[in-house]
Amino acid sequence: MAAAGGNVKMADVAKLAGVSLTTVGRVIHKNGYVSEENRRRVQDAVKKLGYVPNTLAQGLKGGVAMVGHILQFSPNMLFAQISRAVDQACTQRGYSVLSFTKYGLPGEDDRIVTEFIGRRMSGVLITSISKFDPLLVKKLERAGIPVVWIERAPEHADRVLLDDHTGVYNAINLMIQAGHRRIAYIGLEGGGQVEKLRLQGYHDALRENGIDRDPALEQFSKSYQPPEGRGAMGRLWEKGPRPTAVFAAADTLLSGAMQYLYQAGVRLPADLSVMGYDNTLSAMLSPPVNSVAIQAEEMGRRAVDLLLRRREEPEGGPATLWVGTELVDRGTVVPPQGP
Amino acid sequence: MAAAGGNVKMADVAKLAGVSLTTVGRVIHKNGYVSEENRRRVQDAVKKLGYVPNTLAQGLKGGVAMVGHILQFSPNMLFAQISRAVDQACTQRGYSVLSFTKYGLPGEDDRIVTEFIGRRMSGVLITSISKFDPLLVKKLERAGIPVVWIERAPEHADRVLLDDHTGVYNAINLMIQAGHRRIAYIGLEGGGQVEKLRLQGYHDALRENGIDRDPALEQFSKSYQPPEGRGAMGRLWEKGPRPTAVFAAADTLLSGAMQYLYQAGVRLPADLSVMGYDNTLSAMLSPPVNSVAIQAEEMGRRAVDLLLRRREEPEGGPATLWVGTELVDRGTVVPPQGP
DNA sequence: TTCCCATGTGGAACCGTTACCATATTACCA
DNA sequence: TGGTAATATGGTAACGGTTCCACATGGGAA
Repeated sequence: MAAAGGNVKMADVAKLAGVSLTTVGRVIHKNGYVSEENRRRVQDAVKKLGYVPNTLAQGLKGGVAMVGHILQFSPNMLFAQISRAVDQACTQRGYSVLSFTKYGLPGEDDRIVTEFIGRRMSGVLITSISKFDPLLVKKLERAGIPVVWIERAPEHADRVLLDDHTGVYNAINLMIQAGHRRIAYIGLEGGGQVEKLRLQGYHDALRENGIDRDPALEQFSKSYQPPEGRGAMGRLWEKGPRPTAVFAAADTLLSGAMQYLYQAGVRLPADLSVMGYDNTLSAMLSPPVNSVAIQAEEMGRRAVDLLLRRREEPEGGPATLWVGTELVDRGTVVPPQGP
Repeated sequence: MAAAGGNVKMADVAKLAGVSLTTVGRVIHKNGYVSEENRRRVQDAVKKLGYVPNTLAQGLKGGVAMVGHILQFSPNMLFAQISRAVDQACTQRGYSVLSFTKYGLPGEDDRIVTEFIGRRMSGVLITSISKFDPLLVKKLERAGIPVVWIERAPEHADRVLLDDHTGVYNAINLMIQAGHRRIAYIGLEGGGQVEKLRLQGYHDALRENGIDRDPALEQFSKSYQPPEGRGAMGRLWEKGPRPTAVFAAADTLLSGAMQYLYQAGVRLPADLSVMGYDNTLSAMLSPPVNSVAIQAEEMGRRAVDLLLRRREEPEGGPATLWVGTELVDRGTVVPPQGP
């Protein structure tokens, strides 16, 4: 019937309705004066032709409501969660999201930034990446595009971070309150601010409860992958005095640790209390284990809000917002066995 | 120094370099004749001003290389994998990806389609959704935007599906070859084509090996969530002659099943052979279990290629491409114990 | 009656880039 | 010496919308 396959434009609507472009614009944007008669004619024409305004043309004047999102490549579900949260927050505020995943290929960062500037994005979020070519970030900001970092970030930047210190602190405290004194920690070797915060939470919880640190109980892995957790657990279990509780700074590490324990015939939580972090896998392990959940939705919401706020008032020192965590108890922290 | 915060445009470059817009365009696109002298001046001006062409303005003529991606909301990592694969495939071909996740909110589909038409997208991919308002799909196609479905799809549409039948068939065969005859199947109740294919693979493998089906060994769940798998495993284990091997049509279901088995003290694989499907969790469970991996990269690649091909030649009947699977053996299928 | 304002409509410039056409200048060959 | 091609450059319509300005009406207040 009507409307060939091609692209319907405003002029087509105007012609069919027998009015000017201006009138069509007024009907679509519901502003200005339009007679009831013409309004109807235009609406009919729009429907009949399946007209949808060309966003590109609209954006030529004043730009388009679109937020860029740079993500670290990672198989971890945590990033998928944050990504989704950002997505929802943007959508709710009427912004679309253009995502780019960083795989670590050469020239990648440059390509992403060029793409964002070229599209005159409203703002850019950077998730779980603490190092992104500072020159390129400068380039974004010079082009008037605000940047907000999520979960990991350099100093002196607008950022939304996770209160990992308190998260781990509370987890360890739960174990201490259950009566544990020999609590092992499995975490990432070296690592950045995030890893330091988590370890610090462990140390502070011990110290405040008058428990001496035992270096033998701190095992560090090369990555967050399960086999690394398995190895770390092996080292903990094979030599001398064994812990009565194990905390892993990521669920993936704990999953590996539990593979070792399964093979060793250690029953959970009867023989050993365990707890993970980030709550991405914990509900799927055998048994389901305690963990600390990230408030991803809140991170997303606050990051987007900060970004949009910066658009309006670019001044003021960089803001750091801290988002809390939530302890999820699945009963894998119980009082220790007798000695 | 130079370049105020605002938006630098071609005219600014032209003015600084002392040439016309046309010459700037020629330098940027490396076509036409430009003197060495002018080329240098323009390149210097571009660099000094940090000029990046406005994609919106470019797109006004001829459209922008951008692919839309509609995803089903799901915590399952499988979709994250496919999403990433699509992402990579598009990027490699010079297309950006604009993703929208379907959460099931009212008016959502309409919003997404309008957004895509408004942006004059090059094409749209729909992943893991078998039902999307057909009127809206029509609307996309009427606007000249090709659509390709991934993983799930209606009949008579361009689509890239997973050969679930062979995937499950091979998995069950592995169990049979190990000597199992009482093989249980845990799958989704009802379900769509995908679920039917998987169950069919199970049935066909049994039949071709002369093993009678036993309805008591087929347990169906309301969803793919772990608790459902746990319940299904409970029903299998508590009554009637127990299976010697269990296949779950999704890793999440198997993870739940394994929680039951853990609690029941059943050792794997000594007491029971197990195998999952989709390979999203299997490497993280205790013990790591056999599963069937999805070739996500290939799905993404072929879907994007099909989409771009359709852009050039819209004619021809709808194509259905099947992507294979890969059996991942982690040693959890072993010969059954004596009776 | 005159003036003003609410109502209703259309024309045209502009957003930033590209594509096409027009115009020089120089060089080479017949 | 004129003709043609290669080299080099600029002007100017599109592209599809938005926005502002101009121009009609008609009714009510001064």
